[in-house]
Amino acid sequence: MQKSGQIVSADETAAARPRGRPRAFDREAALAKATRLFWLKGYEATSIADLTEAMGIGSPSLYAAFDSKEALYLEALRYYADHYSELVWGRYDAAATARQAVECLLLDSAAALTNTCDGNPPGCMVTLSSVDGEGHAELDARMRRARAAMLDRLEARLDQAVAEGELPASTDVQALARFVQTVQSGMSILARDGAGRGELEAVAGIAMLGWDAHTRDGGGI
Amino acid sequence: MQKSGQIVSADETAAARPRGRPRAFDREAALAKATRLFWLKGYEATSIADLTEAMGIGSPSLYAAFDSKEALYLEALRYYADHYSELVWGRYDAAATARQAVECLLLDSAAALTNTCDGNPPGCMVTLSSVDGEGHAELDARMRRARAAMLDRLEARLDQAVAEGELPASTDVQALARFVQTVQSGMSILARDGAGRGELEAVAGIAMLGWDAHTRDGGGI
DNA sequence: CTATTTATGTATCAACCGATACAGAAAGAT
DNA sequence: ATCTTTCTGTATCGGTTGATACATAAATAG
Repeated sequence: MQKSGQIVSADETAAARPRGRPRAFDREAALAKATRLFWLKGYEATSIADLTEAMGIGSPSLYAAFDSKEALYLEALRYYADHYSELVWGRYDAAATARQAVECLLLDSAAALTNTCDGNPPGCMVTLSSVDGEGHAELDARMRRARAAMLDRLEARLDQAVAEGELPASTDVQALARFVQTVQSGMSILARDGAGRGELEAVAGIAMLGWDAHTRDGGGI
Repeated sequence: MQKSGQIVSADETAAARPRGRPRAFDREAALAKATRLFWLKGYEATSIADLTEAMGIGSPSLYAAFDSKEALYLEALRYYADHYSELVWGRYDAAATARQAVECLLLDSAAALTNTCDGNPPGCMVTLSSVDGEGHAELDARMRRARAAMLDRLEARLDQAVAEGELPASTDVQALARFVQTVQSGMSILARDGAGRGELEAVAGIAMLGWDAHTRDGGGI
């Protein structure tokens, strides 16, 4: 890990170094704390006082480093995607077949959504985000787009599987993708209510039985 | 022992009528408005000003009719359960088999969660309630208990099906019940994101394929 | 009628919200 | 060392939150 965001290359540091007093706190570490707080309590319920206390800084420092509460939340979302989406989507991207990809997605979700040992809140920050529409329409639209992106990702992989012949042409790609998204979203709610990894893995197993039955022949409908 | 004659119990109406000025607004109608507002925006994001405006009353009247914002929310929860749970659980209770019960639950959920034509917000009020833990621990515990009650209801029906021989003794009742709860919970999130009834019904169909595969023989695991 | 009891509207409470003004402190540039 | 630039801590801004005090209006009981 790097210290306080200082860059390694020497020439760039000398050129880009600002003239005045450097920041006294680790911006990345503070962002990590803010991310966990937003992740745990949501946008509205997390106050500036909560954030400054968890980050160990005063409010002017917060507004100097990040522009506003909303901008900080957007950065927290990026931090979350950069640090945690790999746990869920890593094996999905590397899988050889769509079935393996989805199975990895659900199993890895079961593990990641319940991984509270290192201080992470249970459930997915994006799925559980309940930013109310009124007054924060921009954030709400951003969250909806993030959730829609997951559905697009699933549909793209399923379309590829149909094109490659892994899945029959009669597969209802949209319905199957939405089914996977439904299970993954529901797992976040169960995780927040205290369900453990093994319990969610069992849910994933039954979901994969639905996948198999649906993709076996004409969709089963 | 009462004298024969007046069965209507006119004494109760006369005796129970309060002496002073009667309430000028319909308490039940105001509770319905408050319920929809809480359902749409959640507990924290709904302010007293929002409530009084929607109900068409002033804040003193609100605090006279209901004790506090928290008490009003609890009454809204009861109103929600009394008026909307029948749409989802009605055919579940009347179904002859556990499979029919679960299928009815998921299909009726697909219809109810997307029924926004008469002003109802999409999704389930209980599932989507994201009352933050800190500061409102009592409400949070209540919501968790409500969600746990759904799981108990599913497990009880599955246990009965195993006892009656509908399902094989090797059925993993807890996992199957959690699977159904996961799908139903996930459907609320998709409904809030704009998914329609047909799309959720297709999800329910694939989920029932998972049910069939799991209950066919030894659980399939 | 008068007396009593309750609800309503206005106006406001203390506490907290997100966001800043200000002055002093700290560190590189020269 | 001095200057310049930036950050930090205190203290506070206007606005909103949930919740009330108060006086008034309204409706029943007698």
